[in-house]
Amino acid sequence: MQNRNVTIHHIAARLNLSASTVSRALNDYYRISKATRELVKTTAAEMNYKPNQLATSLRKGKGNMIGVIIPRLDRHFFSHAIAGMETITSPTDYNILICQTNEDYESEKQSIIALAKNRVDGIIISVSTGTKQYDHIQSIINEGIPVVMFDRIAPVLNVDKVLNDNYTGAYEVTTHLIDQGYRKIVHFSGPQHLNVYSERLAGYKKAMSDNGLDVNEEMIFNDVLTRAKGEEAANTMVSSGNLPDAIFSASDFSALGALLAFRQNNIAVPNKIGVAGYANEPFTELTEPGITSLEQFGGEIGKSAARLLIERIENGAKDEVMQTITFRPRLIIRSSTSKKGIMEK
Amino acid sequence: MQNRNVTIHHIAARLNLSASTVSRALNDYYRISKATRELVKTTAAEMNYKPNQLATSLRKGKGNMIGVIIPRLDRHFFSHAIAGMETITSPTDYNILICQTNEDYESEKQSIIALAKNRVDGIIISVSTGTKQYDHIQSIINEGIPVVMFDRIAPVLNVDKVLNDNYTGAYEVTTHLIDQGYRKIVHFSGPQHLNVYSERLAGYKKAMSDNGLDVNEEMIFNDVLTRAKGEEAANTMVSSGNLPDAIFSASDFSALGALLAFRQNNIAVPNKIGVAGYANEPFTELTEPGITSLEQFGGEIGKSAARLLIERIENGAKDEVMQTITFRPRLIIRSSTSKKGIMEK
DNA sequence: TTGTAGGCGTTATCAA
DNA sequence: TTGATAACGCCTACAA
Repeated sequence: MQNRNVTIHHIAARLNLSASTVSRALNDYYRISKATRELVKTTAAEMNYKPNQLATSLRKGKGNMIGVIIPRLDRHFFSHAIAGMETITSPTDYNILICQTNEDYESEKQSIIALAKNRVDGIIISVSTGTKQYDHIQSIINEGIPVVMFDRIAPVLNVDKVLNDNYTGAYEVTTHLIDQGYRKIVHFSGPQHLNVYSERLAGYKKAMSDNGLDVNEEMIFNDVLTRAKGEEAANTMVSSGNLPDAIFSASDFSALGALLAFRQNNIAVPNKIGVAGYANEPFTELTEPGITSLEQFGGEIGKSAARLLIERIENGAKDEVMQTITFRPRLIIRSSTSKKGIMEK
Repeated sequence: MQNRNVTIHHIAARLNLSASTVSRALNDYYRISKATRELVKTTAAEMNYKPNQLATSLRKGKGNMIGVIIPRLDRHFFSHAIAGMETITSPTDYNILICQTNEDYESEKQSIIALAKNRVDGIIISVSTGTKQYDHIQSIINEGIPVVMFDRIAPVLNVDKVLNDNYTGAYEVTTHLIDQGYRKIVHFSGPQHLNVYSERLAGYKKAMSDNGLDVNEEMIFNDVLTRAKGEEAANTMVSSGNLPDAIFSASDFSALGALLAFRQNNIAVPNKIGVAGYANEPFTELTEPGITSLEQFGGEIGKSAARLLIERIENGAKDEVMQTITFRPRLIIRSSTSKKGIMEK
């Protein structure tokens, strides 16, 4: 254990220079003799000097830190979004501070406070299921901290946004189901205060009505997003003897649950019933049959969010006009809906 | 946009107090009048004061920040490890700064430097595949920053460690394969400089020799960890006509690749050939047949790592004796190895 | 080209 | 119980 704290003063003392000269040399300040600069730099390296980012940030009023708040790390979409953000930030001086809320509002609120205390330069957020009000987010916006929302957003907030086109995705998959000959198609949905679920529901309804198919309330299952809930819902259908032609689930997990339940009850997918999910979780490709789903390009969305935020941080809110970037998901057709025998290759 | 920067001085001015009194009131310093304390606190809340963590950290020489460096976020084991760490830190004042290396040594080095600059109080790390030397880690240890390694560790470093018992896990699954009647069992392995792969290889070899079975070099496949590599290896076996009885892969992904390749070639798993993986990725349960694997309890390992680190941060390195905590993985037997018909329930 | 001085927001020490 | 002062490490006018 040698030197937890080498400062510019130590370097200055060693070289009989002032701390400011050292600082300038290290930061390639424009008027400094080449000799001094090199001397300082090699000495700093020798002494294993590491600038104290805390002090720099305090002094500059800017920490080169971006806070990211997401519901869960272990989701295909979110983990790829983070990877995307990192590809943007890693060539820069920005670091990313990740907070996971586990879908809990209180945790989300605490994360925001923690990020604010740490004086992050900006925040990228996708809200949790438990979040039904946005005061905590509005509050940091009011403090002048740039915010970019992605995927699960709050329409009322005036911030930059990066979205998935859930409406179109849902419309496409529903249309696909209809094309395959399914008529009575039910929908597994989630909390309607989250845009992603209300938009998917709307896209589903529109596709149905555009094709002259009725949708009644009994065809819409709320809060069926997990594997367990999907299984439960499917089992209920089976035991009631009232099977629909197909299920379009807003979640791959509940689609999986339903698929497994049908398999256990010897109900053939896709021939007897079709099953489609959303988000293209890795497992959708591996089940038997594979589950039709929508790929959301998390990586691209993460990149866009990071770019927007950095732009906003560096150019200030000069430009009060906020942007919304929307990505169109891609329908991935697999066997679980291929009644006509159009199989995935 | 109101007040990006309310400081204790603003509060002090408003109340005709000194900044130190405000500071003491906010921090529940023991000798302060109840009246002032309450007054200060309500005023601070009114003014939407948020302590500047940067300043506090600089002053205290401690940032309440823990750095976590992992190869990838999108792995079952690592995402659960992080969730485990968060359950430990979230009731405390510690925040977690996550860095993903994407298995790249340079990125790992940069992450460590960034964390050091940000004066994290300690670092939890699992090294990347690309890491073959540990100077960068030794260097921060030398600076007195507590380090805890987990899963993929460097045996030479004198730090606290939290491990998976890869040797026993590999021994158990190999023994299981032998019990099922498989004799010629090959092994898909990874870079031997990573403890996890060399230990799994060792456990495999020991189980084989304990059962009087030979292992020659041709039975050990190096660098077969991805789905693509697994498929490739399996296809080579098929086309050469030289099939083993079973494959024990150190990675679920290459096990998956092999499984799919066999399926495509109409080679029956588990009857013609058995397949087992490692890490119990979610998909192992969902393939047809399900893939036998080893669950590693990432959550518990993350918790232990976080506990050890916080302990070390707060009690200093007073106690120079380092701990190693080892978790025994659990063998999850699924259909891909159940030749005898002992199916998963 | 380099040095001096002051301050970023906080807390700890000393004095009142 | 409270206030004045200095310092954490760095950067940046201003001065030399």
